[in-house]
Amino acid sequence: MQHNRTSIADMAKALNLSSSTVSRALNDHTTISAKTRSRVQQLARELNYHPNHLAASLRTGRSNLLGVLVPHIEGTFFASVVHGIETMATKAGFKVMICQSNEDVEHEKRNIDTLINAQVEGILVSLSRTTHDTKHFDKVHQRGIPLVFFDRMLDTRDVNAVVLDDYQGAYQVTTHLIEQGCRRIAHLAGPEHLNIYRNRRQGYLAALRTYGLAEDESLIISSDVTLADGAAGMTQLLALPPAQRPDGLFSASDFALVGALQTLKEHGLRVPQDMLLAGFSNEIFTSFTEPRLTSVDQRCEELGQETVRLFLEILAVGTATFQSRRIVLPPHLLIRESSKRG
Amino acid sequence: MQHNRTSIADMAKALNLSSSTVSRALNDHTTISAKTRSRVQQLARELNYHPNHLAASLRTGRSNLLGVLVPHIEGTFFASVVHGIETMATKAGFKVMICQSNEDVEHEKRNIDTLINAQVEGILVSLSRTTHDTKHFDKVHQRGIPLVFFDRMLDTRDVNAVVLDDYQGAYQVTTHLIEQGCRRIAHLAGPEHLNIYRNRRQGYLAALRTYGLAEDESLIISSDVTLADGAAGMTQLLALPPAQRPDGLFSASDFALVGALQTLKEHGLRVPQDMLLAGFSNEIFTSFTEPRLTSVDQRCEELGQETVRLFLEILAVGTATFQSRRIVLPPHLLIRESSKRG
DNA sequence: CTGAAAGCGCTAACAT
DNA sequence: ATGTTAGCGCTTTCAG
Repeated sequence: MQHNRTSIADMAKALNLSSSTVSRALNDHTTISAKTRSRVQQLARELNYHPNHLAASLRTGRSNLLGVLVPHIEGTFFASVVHGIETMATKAGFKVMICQSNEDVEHEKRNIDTLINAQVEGILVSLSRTTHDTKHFDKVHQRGIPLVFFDRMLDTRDVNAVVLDDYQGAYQVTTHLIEQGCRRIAHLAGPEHLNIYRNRRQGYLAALRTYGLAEDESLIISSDVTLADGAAGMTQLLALPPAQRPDGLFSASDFALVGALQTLKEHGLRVPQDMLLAGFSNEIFTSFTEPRLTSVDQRCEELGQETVRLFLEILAVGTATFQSRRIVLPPHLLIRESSKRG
Repeated sequence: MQHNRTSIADMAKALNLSSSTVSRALNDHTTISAKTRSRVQQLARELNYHPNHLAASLRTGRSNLLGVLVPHIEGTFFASVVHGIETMATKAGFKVMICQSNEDVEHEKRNIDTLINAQVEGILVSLSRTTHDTKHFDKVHQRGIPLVFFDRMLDTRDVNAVVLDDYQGAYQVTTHLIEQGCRRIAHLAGPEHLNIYRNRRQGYLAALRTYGLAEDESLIISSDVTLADGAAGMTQLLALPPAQRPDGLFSASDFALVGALQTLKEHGLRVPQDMLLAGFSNEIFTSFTEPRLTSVDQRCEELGQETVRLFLEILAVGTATFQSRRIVLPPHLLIRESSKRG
């Protein structure tokens, strides 16, 4: 079978016109007569013409490509953010190239190169868990490519970012537990070097201070906050002398919280009667467990949309003159049975 | 700031070489002296040179781009499949462009155009729920672009596809319920026009026949198998006269199954004592509910990897001569508490 | 081993 | 309103 890949030149020849005229007709230029335009567009349809964006991009210097770099797209959070990004980007005429770092800095570095080589007009990134510095993003700056971080970032000056107010979220949820009567609230904390986990921990500590509750190191357990980590954390907490046991738990991740819940049940303890629980992220399954789990919603779609919006602003202004900006979205506390006393 | 975007021509000038030599040196051609090669690569590093893939693609006719079109990437299934695709594609030197149809044919059509225009070298598709015919894929064929369907497809002749053996999965799970003592097994079925749901239904019916159980239309409820649909379906089942009520339920979706479970509990019924439950997809939350839910694992990652592998085969052979193939992966039944009698 | 020259498909000055 | 020409950055004959 002869593969039918019509070019502008082909159509120009067929219609006895010049390439420029055909190009203009296809792009609805005003300076083209209605008759020529319709003739061209008619033929394009007949021949099933598809423009070669590669060629157009090379010529115009505009690829209409937007690079997105996430740790992974499994799980609710990033999948939803990416969905928000995709929606907004498409609306603005951009195609999205998605790369996953698999939580590995080396992967992340390679992905950055891939995106640069693909001539993306902007890069939206959420850092991998193993990223401790961001030197590999310098070349993005050097090339004048708009760079926007979302959710996971390092606290460098002068970066564009869209983040959830993790501090506020943690503060609210901890306050809620205190108001429900908890006096010894444990915390399953995530890796310190990531802003989101550090902020959640700070918010938790701040709420304790506000209510005059003592901070207790034995109640703060750091891990990668997976389901297994949550289970292990709870085991550790239950091993404390009875007087030191927590009466409430705030987990920096819903996954870890489920692990903790399962361990509690295995020990014959009940929620919320024996311990109040609250998590973070509002994963879909927080409504599927028993009891349903209180959590903090991260407004994933909005986060994605705001990230694209910020990118578009930078693109319009130009990286050289754009004043770096950080957008902080307020979180939504969702109270469910796991944290309601009585 | 002057943006530093070095080209091959720039480097050629700097080193007093021709563009061709520089190009060859960068691509490790054998016909280049070791000295020149290292000089070039050295300079490239210093100047932070990044090749323009758009230009290379235009010249070579090879974009190294692979298009992926899924209904959405939220939820475990597609996110995992895409992850599998990404891993395998990257290994083969392809970048992945992901588009979401949002379960809308019109969107799907537009996405196909976008991918063709982007000059992708292949398209991997899982159909939207609202796709009833595949005429819009004809142009993909016409242009000789390898096309592979995965999971959701229509039963047309002569298509390349990688699917899970939904029939077998449904047959196994239904058989399991029967062996656990169920005699009246209900089925929450999905939209008939999609192969996966039709096959699950057929597998269910086949198992009933094998064991001489009568098919009962009142026990088969069709819907879009969302959580809400599952709840509604269970409400409908519980409204049946006691003698006609099911003692087991096989849902074509885990989400619908959770809806059904919640409704059962609201009615004061227990699982597995009052009804056995089993679902499909092995969503992460099937291990988080109480009881944990029996489900059929779809081997998402493998599915993604196989899809890419098939694409690579077609690419190697050429679409013109490639004999269409369908790859069917056997499913894994995961038995959990929700379907264990006693 | 290296260079000269052409061209992938498109668009945008600059003509007319 | 249309045509002419040049060139985006790269690769690849073909010729030395």
